[in-house]
Amino acid sequence: MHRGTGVGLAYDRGVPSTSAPPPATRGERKERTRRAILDAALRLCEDSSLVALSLRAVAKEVGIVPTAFYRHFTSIEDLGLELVDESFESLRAMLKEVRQAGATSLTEMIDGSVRILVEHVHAQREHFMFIARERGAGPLPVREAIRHEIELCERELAADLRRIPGMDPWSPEDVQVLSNLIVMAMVSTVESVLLAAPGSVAERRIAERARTQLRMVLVGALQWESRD
Amino acid sequence: MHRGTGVGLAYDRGVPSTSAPPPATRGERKERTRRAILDAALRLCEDSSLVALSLRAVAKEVGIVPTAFYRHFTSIEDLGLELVDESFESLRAMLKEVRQAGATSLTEMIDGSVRILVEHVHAQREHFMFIARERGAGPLPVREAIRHEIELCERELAADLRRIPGMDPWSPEDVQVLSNLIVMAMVSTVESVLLAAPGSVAERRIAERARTQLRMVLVGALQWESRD
DNA sequence: AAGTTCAGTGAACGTTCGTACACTCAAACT
DNA sequence: AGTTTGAGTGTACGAACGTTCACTGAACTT
Repeated sequence: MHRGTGVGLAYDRGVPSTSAPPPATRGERKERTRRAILDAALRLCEDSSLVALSLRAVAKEVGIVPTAFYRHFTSIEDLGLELVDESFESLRAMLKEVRQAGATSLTEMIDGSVRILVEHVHAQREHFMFIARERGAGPLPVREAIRHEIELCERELAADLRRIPGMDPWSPEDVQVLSNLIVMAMVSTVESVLLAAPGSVAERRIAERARTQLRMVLVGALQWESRD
Repeated sequence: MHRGTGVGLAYDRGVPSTSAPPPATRGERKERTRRAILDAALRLCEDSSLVALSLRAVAKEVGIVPTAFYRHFTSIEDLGLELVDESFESLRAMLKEVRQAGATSLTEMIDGSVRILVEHVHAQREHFMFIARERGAGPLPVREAIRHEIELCERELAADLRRIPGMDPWSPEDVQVLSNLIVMAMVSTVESVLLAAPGSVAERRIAERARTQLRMVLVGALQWESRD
């Protein structure tokens, strides 16, 4: 029984047109299926890992035949690299938001950053989960892509840190080291938040812990350097 | 062609007895195979992950038939939990060594700790690699076991921190938060060291970075608290 | 010496996997 | 109107998977 268009066909059944517009152009249909594949992979990665994810399982989740997968990606690894790009695109949006928050004090900046971070982990839970998973266990090219992106974040943060009053006397190397520390602390905070139930007390304690740690590092380190 | 004892038989071939003593008792033979399985799994995990590791691949690596695996472990996950125990046993030995180093100053303590850490990552490379991998991507029980062990390390470190002169006025909660920060920084340091070539400049820079970070956190945080 | 135990064997099972191939048929193009 | 294109289909294949089962034979127990 030939049904024609996989994902797309879902829109051809049931109520005629009120629930969702039937995709018109061929490009639209393709993009829709591509998205469905990416979403399905992201969903299936919640409790597995790319390296244990089968092309067939993704296809089944999407509702297409396995071979149709190849129309969009050459392999699971290829799909993974796309998900990395996508995840960090959303993460960059978050960092931009953090920067635009325009805090007047260090405490304000820290509180705002942590708040935005936790919010984004909820909003983009699947993306963060994917990155946290594949960062250490994904296919080598995926791991490298993630490491590269995090390194970029580290450098961007370092540039931001240099603009903080009181950081002027720091050497670029030390700022970079500080940035690395902060990024790693935030990575581990994200991992903790992902484990906690959204809105739970556990989560609030994790956020509070992150704020305290940032204060320890920033306020503390600022004084430490000025002591020398 | 029946060969009898898998791994054990390897010792029955070649030069009679000079290279390795043929295992005598049945318990010895079993233990030897068990070790071989654990080692093989550890080796195969260097570039995969437990969730993508097949019982058959392990058996082949060991040189036994797949079904013989069940004489030692009920599943790959079971094997994984054993590896977690084993890994943290060696890590605990390291922490003990760090504590016994008996440093007189904070700088001395930091330098000694980082040195011992890097040494142990080399000596137990496969174990650390395994933990770093499975920490985020292993089967759920394995992830939980690792998380629990790291939490224990965190608490032990917190107890040690409280003994540092100058930490007396700190609340137990803040010490715990500080400990979490340090442990997470060390976890990420280990991950970096695992990526660097042993003895390379990159590795020395990572060690130097870890020292600087510990100094920032410890010296800095000590002053921060006393300021309030 | 006879009997028991059990780590390791080997064949066989039902699944699932990635991938090759020939196909269809509506949208897009000429 | 006729042709081309290409996303999705259906079948088929060999390989690898976890697990079952009855087995063997050296190490042990009695």
